[in-house]
Amino acid sequence: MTDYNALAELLLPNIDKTPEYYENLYPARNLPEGARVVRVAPSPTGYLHLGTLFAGLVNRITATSSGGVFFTRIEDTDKKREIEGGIENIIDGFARFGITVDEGFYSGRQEKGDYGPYQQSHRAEIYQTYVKDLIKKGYAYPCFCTAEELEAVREIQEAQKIRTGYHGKWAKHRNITVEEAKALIDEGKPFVIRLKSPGSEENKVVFEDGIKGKIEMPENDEDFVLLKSDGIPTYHFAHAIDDHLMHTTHVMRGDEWISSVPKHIQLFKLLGFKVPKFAHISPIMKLDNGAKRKISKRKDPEAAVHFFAEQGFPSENVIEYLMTIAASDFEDWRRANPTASYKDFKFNLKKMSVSGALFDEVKLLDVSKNRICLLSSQQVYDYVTEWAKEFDPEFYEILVKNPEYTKAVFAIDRDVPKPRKDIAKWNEVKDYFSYMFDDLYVPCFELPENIQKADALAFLESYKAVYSADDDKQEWFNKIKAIAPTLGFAAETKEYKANPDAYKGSAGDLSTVLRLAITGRRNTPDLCSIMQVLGQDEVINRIDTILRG
RNA sequence: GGCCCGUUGGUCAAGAGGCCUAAGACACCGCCCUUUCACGGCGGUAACACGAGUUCGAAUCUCGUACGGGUCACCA
Repeated sequence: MTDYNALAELLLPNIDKTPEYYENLYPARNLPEGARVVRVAPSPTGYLHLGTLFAGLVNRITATSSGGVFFTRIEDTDKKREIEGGIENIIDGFARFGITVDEGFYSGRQEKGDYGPYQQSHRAEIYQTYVKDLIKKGYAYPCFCTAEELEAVREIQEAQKIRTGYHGKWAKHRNITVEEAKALIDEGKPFVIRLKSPGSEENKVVFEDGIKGKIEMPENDEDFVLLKSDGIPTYHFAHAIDDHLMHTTHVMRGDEWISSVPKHIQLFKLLGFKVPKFAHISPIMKLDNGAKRKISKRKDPEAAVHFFAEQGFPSENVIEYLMTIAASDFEDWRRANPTASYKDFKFNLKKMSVSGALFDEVKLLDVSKNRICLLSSQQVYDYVTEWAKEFDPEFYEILVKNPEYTKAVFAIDRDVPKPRKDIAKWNEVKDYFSYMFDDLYVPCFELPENIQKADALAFLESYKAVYSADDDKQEWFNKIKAIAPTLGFAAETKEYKANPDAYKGSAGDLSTVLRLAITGRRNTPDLCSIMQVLGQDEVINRIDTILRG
């Protein structure tokens, strides 16, 4: 009969606290009925990933909707994969997207809250305390197998076509004695601590997933690793301890975790913890050569959230798009509440898609357009200059040269009851308004086929003589209409349509000529406004340039 | 391969046995409005993966097949 207490002392001699100590240190939260305590637990292995942002958003909105708590926890138990600045990348990324944090890391490396530390590498002693307790109870034991030994076992299992893994009779050190363990330790052999799983493949474990519904799986019988040889826990163990001590009520994470739920449930029960509710979020997918696959950090630029910043998507518009994926009833709500903050939306997990949604940039563009058209010219000015300062310094200089002028440009078709929906992201602005800035304007006078160059030039000549920058819209167009008949064009579109053979075209065609002369484009916002902003001199100047050929 | 999960138009999706002759949004096309460019309005193309079963009745329940996804580490 193994002396488990002796084994525990042998393995973790420096641990003198007990689970009770921590239970008392982190008492239950005082929250109203129905409040959900949720978290996002990223590992600092790279930049902020779209999937992580998505998970963060879903958790944040769940906490907000229920009057609960949202916290961040850094899962840095794998030192090999950790990168410099990894924590800041993710935490500051959340902040940039307006995902506020109630507890845990909230900016750079700053953390707050009563249930910390919120970084797993700083919680080693806590995990070890619980592991020691498990060993004493005979639920955990040391394993001295090397990677090579484990690999050899796996090969045998594969050759025999049986389930691979460290379980049942394959669990070599399951019944190791204190003496055997001591001898191996004295030899300097490294070891891990494994769970002595009481489970059986024959039994079923059933749980209700908040998103996917009822799921039934075989019980875990794998003696998986709790503590790695460096004394740091694996994800599974840290998850159980932390979410218990931090009193998480709902574990909402990527659905790649579904298959390990039996392990987690087993751990919670063995440790005497209340099992939290689980909700597994489907990944955002991407179409690759006709095949759907999870969006990948390595292959897809849009997987890195930085991609959106570079393109000039306002971060809240990316969130807006993510909300449409997260909740199937969000768009309806948005139509009814066009100016409300998405945070006021009542989020319901049941409305989340069970299968993974394809990332749709075209839809993102549309969502973003619909939000940007609601902004004032001042807001657009602030956004665009902020973006350009970082990503297009040359354009930035042009924009700030004369702020009032630039704002007047953005006000065209914007500060009106029915604003134009044209800009979806800030990197489109430069090209879209290039003709409004001397430094960017390139004259171009390619007429449509139905207009003769001689007529166009004759029109410009006449128009130049009567044009005034003070004209209001009606006056402005009346002048075009007045010239039309003198050149054989119809003043009214209807007249032309009724009798197309009698005219060369309509006043509308002449507007196109003018637009071309002034902007070099066939498509622009309201021409009259453009000419007013440009000013009399510049307009005459541009017409002259065309007339001179 | 084992174990899970999924499959409604090109995309996101509504849908919980009769209300489905299957909603809405994006994209696309057409028409209307219009001084241009847009906005907007109206309309259109387009889907229940397949096969059995249960039922008076199935997109909805069951089983099977196919396809897609996830997972099987001292990574999270």
